[in-house]
Amino acid sequence: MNLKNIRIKDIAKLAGVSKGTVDRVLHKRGRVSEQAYQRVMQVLEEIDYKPNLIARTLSSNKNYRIVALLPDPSADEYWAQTKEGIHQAETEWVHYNVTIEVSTFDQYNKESFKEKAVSAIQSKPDGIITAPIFYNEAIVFFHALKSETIPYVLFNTNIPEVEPLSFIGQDSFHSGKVGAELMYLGQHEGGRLAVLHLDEDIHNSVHLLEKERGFREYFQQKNRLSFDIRELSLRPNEPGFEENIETLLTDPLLRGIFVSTSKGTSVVAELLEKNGKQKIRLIGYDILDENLKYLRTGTIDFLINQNPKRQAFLSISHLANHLVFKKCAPKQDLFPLEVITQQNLDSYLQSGIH
Amino acid sequence: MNLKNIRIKDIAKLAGVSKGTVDRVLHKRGRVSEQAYQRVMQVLEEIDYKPNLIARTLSSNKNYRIVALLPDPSADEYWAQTKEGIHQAETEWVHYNVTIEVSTFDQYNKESFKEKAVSAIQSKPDGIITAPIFYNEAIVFFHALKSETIPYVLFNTNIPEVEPLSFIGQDSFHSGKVGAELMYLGQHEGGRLAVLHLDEDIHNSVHLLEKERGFREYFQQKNRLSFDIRELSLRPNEPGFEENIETLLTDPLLRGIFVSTSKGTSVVAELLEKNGKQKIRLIGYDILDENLKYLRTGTIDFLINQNPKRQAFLSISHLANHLVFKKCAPKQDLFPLEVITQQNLDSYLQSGIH
DNA sequence: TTGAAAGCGCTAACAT
DNA sequence: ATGTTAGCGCTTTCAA
Repeated sequence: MNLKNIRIKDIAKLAGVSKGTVDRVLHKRGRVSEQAYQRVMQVLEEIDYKPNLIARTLSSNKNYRIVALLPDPSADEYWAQTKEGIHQAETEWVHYNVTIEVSTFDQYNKESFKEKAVSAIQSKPDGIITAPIFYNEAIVFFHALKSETIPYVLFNTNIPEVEPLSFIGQDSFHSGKVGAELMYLGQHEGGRLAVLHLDEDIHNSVHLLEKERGFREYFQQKNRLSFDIRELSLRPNEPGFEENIETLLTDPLLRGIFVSTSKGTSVVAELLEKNGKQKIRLIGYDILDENLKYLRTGTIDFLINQNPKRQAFLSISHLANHLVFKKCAPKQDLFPLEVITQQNLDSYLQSGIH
Repeated sequence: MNLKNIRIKDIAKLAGVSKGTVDRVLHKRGRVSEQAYQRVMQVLEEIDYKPNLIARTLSSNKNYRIVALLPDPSADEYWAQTKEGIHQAETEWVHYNVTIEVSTFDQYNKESFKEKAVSAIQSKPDGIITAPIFYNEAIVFFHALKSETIPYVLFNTNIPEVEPLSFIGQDSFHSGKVGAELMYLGQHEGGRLAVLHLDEDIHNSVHLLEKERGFREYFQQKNRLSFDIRELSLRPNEPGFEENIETLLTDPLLRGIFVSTSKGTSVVAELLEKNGKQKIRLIGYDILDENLKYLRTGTIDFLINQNPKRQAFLSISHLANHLVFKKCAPKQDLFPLEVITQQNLDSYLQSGIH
């Protein structure tokens, strides 16, 4: 109360120059004499100037446009949750003149991604967030963004080498280790375990393989070698898909299944129930309606929550903070690896974005 | 872009009055003729006016003072984390002229609480957040706050009947159920289980008893009656405390211990190690340094994360949003019941407040 | 009861 | 290169 914040006006007075000059120094706009520059800098070093961000945003009256490029959420609950997070972020940032355009592509079609990526760039947004599920195509995209100096934030899938402003999501390797830990819990006699990748395009999805690597690493590290770990990569729409899994289930030594994708988890659960094999431990990903059904019946034992909603929410927040307030975003914002069980599920469902 | 937000100026023009009149109507300040009032209201009903909050805070230039009343954090890691959350919130809200005064009391001394509570009220803050660990004293305090119309937010411990602006924290009953679930995991043969309340003043702490109720409920609901559940309430500073617990440990049927407090968890872990009883399952609360030590050695099997930092952070946020932006806070913000294991621990340590 | 006007702190256009 | 000034949208004071 007694010591009010220092304003540009005050700095100007202290340095014996005008507000305009101080502003030019602060924003490195040039057109300032060496002498004036020094005088202002000296004052700035002595005091701790903190610009009033409220005044700045009101005054500058800039609009920021962010494009969010993600898989079509209309038929996919995981990406629908992502979209929710984006909308929630939008309502918070609308006050700061941040608008968000959601652009969606077909998650099974690389061409569709490329197409939307191109138009995203052409619309010259102030920033982009995206889930780069197609590795090769994404690389090209980010290269273009970099040369246009459009900042981009990645979520869900990390591609460190493209040096995004920020990556938001989980560490897939450790995620796999958590899966393994939950698999081992109270089940120590050994046997066979299966890692299932149920996706269209496994080899383009590094993070699924990372989960598997983490899963295996856990058992190796702990020298729990009485477990034999099999890997199976299947496309859920392929003919013979169900038979393939059912063959796996006939193995009397099979103790557990770790599914690396959220949609795949309930597919396997259904087959377990159909074949009366609920006792085989099943661990998968995410709070999707289908998964919850089987978590509640006990066929799914644990879910690891990737929290797509929060991923999207924070992606927008970090980017908007960067644009509006010039705050530097963290290189990575790695989420906790949340374990969902029958008993704590409801507490997750009722809690908002945190 | 083409359709800019409607300003007070625009409303004034549409209604054929001045900005001042519109403002008086919007804020119900009176001093407006019936005629002018009607004209403004009519315009307001037709359009969707959303005040520019940025302009409002810049203009009104109000200062808000929040008092945070909590147990002394200097010798207690749990409350230290709480304080951290408050500071983090402070840096976010300082832009909106929100200042926070932390007032601490002795968590083992009700008089100390009463004293600090009185001076908090006397300082006439714009709002208060507190962890009401002394039930009876808190009731009196909130009654006084209500009559002074000072809004208050509760965290950590809920007292629904005092009707706070908001409660932030966990549902203790379900928290106990999660504890029970983790206790039962892969340990189905039955035996003896102990619920330990290691606190100074158990009967003033409803939420500890709620945890126990949840814990018991789980086993009853599931008809897992082969478990015999004992309850033990002890003060850690009392003579004979260790002996009491060590007697408990000699029971050959003892399968697990559920500790309802965060500090108590590591105390029990130490005794388990000392007596070579690490195989007894131990479940407790919170990511405190001492607890982590034993989680890493495996003596503590699971921790349930109450997230004191986030509790404090959100308490401030909800209250500040209420004061600054007139946003209505949720009656309750119940946190997810996070399960911490050896493998997901690091992911929790490295992630910030979300 | 009403309107006009100053000002919150900062930005940016405009003279000089 | 520098200082002055007119806003951003809202609040609040003051005169009418």
